[in-house]
Amino acid sequence: MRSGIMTSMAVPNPIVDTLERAGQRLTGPRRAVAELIVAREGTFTAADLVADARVRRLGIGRATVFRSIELLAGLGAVERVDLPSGDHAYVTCIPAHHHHVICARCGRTAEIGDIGVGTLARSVTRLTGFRVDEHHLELFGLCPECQLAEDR
Amino acid sequence: MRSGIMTSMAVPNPIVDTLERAGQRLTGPRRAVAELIVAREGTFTAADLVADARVRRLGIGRATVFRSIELLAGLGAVERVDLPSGDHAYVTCIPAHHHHVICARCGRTAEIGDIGVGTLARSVTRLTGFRVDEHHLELFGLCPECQLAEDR
DNA sequence: GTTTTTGCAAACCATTTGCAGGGTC
DNA sequence: GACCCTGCAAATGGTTTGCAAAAAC
Repeated sequence: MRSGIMTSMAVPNPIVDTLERAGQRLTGPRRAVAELIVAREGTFTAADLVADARVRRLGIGRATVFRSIELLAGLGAVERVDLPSGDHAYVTCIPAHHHHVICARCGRTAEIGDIGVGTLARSVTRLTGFRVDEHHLELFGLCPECQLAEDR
Repeated sequence: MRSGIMTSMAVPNPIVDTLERAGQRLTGPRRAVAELIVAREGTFTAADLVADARVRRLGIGRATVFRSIELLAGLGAVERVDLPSGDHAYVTCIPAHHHHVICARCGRTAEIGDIGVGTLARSVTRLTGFRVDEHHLELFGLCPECQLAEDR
């Protein structure tokens, strides 16, 4: 795959779009990080991106990768998830209320809309008296492909 | 060695029970950590316990605190939760399938049984084809007390 | 008595920060 | 041209590890 670093106007990059829409500066390094993220399917860690950048010899420093991820997380373009392993990873996502299912084998993810967690939160309030303001739901399992692979 | 300090055989400690049941060695430091955990209401971090131990002048090292927490997490006596702040904290819990609501203000928690996340997982499978094996649900909000405090 | 656990300190590793130079708007 | 962003390297802070002494079974 080519990435030509950042000349591909042809390939639409939703993350770059998010940056533009938010009025953030579209710098070379940010575009590059955006490309790296889009090039990855599934979850990725900061270290993954640093490694990717290194392999492709983009001269991007660790700090910039971390700062870009932070920026994107703030904009809701990526979301931090805590893997069962304890690692911090990120997933790209459309900025809307939703959740992810994460494949424990390949890291691929699927987005799912608000599947009734709100209702669930309401019943928690009824049961405990706690007011629920926020929630994190992460589902882990196997994607269809990896289920097949497992059966072999 | 036995930590003096908290010799209360009278106070039943569910965490100590868990250790015994699991056939783990009941060492002084482990008991002490168990006591510290029980003494805390709500979430706590490894650093909290280290500080507590220090204040009470139990001669317990950082490493031991981390190792004990790890052990207890493996046994399901405590569970790791990732706070919205990004910190890693732990909550004590009864080893059964359940979730927690965490007060964002005081850290107090309430346990809740399986409130239909299973059903929810099933519908995710239907929608995405992912097999769901595991899930993390954390709810954050305000406990009854802190709601009152806020209104003031 | 054998095996496991502990405390200490050093090692690690991921993430953050200070700062001078360079890029973006 | 002003201000923001970047890279580098050093600092940070949480967590882990190696090892000899001590405790548990």
